[in-house]
Amino acid sequence: MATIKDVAERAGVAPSTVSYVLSGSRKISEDTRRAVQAAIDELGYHPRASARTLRSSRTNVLALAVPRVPGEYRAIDGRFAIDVTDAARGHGYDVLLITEGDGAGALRRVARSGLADAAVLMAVEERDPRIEVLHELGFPAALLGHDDHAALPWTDLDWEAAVALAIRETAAAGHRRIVFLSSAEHEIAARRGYAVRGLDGARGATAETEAEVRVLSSHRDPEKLGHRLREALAVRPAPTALVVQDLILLPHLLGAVSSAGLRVPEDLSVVLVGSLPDELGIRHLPRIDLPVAEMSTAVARLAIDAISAGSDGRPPSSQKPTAAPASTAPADARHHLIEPRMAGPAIAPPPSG
Amino acid sequence: MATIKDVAERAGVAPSTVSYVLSGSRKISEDTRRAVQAAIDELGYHPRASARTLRSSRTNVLALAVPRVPGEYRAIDGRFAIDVTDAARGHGYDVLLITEGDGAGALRRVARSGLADAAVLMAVEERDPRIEVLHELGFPAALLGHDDHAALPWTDLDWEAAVALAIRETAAAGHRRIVFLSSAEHEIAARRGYAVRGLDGARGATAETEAEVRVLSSHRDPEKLGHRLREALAVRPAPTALVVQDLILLPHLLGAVSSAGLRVPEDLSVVLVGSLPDELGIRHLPRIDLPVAEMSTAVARLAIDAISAGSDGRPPSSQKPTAAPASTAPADARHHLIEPRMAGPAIAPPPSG
DNA sequence: CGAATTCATCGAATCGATTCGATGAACGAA
DNA sequence: TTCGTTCATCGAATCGATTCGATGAATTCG
Repeated sequence: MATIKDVAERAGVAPSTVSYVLSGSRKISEDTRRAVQAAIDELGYHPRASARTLRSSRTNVLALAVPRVPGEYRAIDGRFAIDVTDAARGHGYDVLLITEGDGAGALRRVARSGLADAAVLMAVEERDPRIEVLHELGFPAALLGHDDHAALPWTDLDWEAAVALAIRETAAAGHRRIVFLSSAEHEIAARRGYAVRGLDGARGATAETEAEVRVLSSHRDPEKLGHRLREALAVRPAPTALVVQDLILLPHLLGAVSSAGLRVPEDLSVVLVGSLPDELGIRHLPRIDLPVAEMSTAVARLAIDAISAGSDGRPPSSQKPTAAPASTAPADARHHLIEPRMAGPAIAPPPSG
Repeated sequence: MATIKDVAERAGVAPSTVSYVLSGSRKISEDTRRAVQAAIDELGYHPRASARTLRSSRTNVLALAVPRVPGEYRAIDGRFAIDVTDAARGHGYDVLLITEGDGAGALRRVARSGLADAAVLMAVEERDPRIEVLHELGFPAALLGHDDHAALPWTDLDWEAAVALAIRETAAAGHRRIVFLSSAEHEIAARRGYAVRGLDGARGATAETEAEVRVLSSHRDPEKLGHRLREALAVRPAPTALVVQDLILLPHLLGAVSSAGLRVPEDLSVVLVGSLPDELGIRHLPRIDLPVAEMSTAVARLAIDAISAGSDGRPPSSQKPTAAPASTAPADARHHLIEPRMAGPAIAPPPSG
């Protein structure tokens, strides 16, 4: 492999000159620049990342901490991983994957060995031990999802607004008896952010609409879920719409609906909140997708901003040059609550029976 | 951050001594070792990866090239990414994610900047431009999936055996009229390995069983697929089993079956070949899963072996100490064709009608 | 024409860990 | 006592790129 010295020799200049040509940080005569460029092309030279890093203590790498619930794998996490990587590349960063069960230990290892400049944490939970490590090491990071305590930049879908929007739109389509299938019981018990906020959204929307909204909590056991659902659909007068936040068992759920003799959307409108693997091929239902690309872009940006923010703890003054100086405190640029949007076909009206 | 020099000072020794304590490559007195270890603990010292890499030109990082079909994301790829990363960690390697559309360019960049020691390529296709780059740079690599031309180590499920096994087992369960839904037309036209080999397997199994096997090619368009399927199920006497290799549209497929008035498995046994996201919750069908963990372990191992193999192009003499010397040539240890296995419930017998 | 500037480029130090030969102390043998 | 080993540790060179003065040539100005 060619080094900067080889290039310098071939071009008949000093290594430092080659470096200046590459970085543009000093003026170089056109002749020299051409000679150096030619030598670079002929030798196929590319600077060694390790040497750069050693000198600058910048790796241009982000560590991406993937959540690991043993024996479980959520397809959406893979999507986030890929989208975050794409976004990071857009800023000149590569991504190192952290999948160890002991995420805290792995983060410590990566941070202390200087393998990355910052971390992106996926699916953060309350009292997440990884956050502790980040603080202890003063390692820059950003979170996908949030809990209100973490003093770190984060981005998240506004689940409260998302569920509220789904219910409002369903009511606006004419439905008067709506069932909201929330997150699973164990998620609510664990007070997961999306679960709690989803319920809040349902409550809020219920208060401001004329429709009657029945809240039903989901269950990880397909049998239990099916049972609850059939029961909820059997009440009379029958509900005409089902807003679903727990999508994991959607195929089972649709199966249960269909075996109850109900056609979608003729007899029952089904509206989804959240995301599923494309493979499910469920593109025919009205829904609020999890804006994976948008969130990934935001979190990559936040993590990278956190690097230059460094010890002063605030993001670098990016675009906005002059905000109103003495006005109210500006929204914290480190928190990106993403606004939900409807996707897919329009919500069908209720059966005119 | 503490450096080896800080540790040395605190312990009252030379930096080289600290290094020897860490590596164990020279004998160190017990007293010195303890003093050094104490200094390391107190300072929370961890060697800088970049300095190590610069000296040794070893990164202990694998580059994982994820396939990118624009606008498409297959959940199974994320699983592979995670499992490969786990396997690599087991050997002391981290994983750098490569997701760029221009996979060849990205690999070139990563290889030439010395960010990784080897690459793992997922979902390799014929005449894959990435392979060209690897050869050009002499960069060690291993492949997930294969095409017969690539002169690189690879691992893959034996799709031919997998489909053959599925059909044989279905026949063994008593079915006499079986429909095999192969890969989608466009995949067969592109001569994708799994598609072609699946068909071969179906042909082979057909020849050696008494059952009548009708081969039906799938289609990426759900409508077309549904049409074909209904047609195939409408022939009389009716087929009693459906072996499916194209799982992408499985929910649609099951929908079509159910809307044809057929219950699974009472009226029609459905047997799957390949893998789906867990979210589908389709654990109730007999199937041959893609052995993701096994393949990931194998490919990580192959890639790492390829590093030490280096320029001589052969894997290091790993476990096997003495093979029969003058016997027939041993199976190429660089190719791991993985044997299929049935999973899930037993295949139901055909309806006794 | 000589002094003052500007300009392009060079040389050397630096980042942090590893590794080889050198060094000196301790010990055994003659 | 003296020479030859052995043993533990030290010092210096090295990996490759960056960056800050230093240097000398070219240019400008009085």
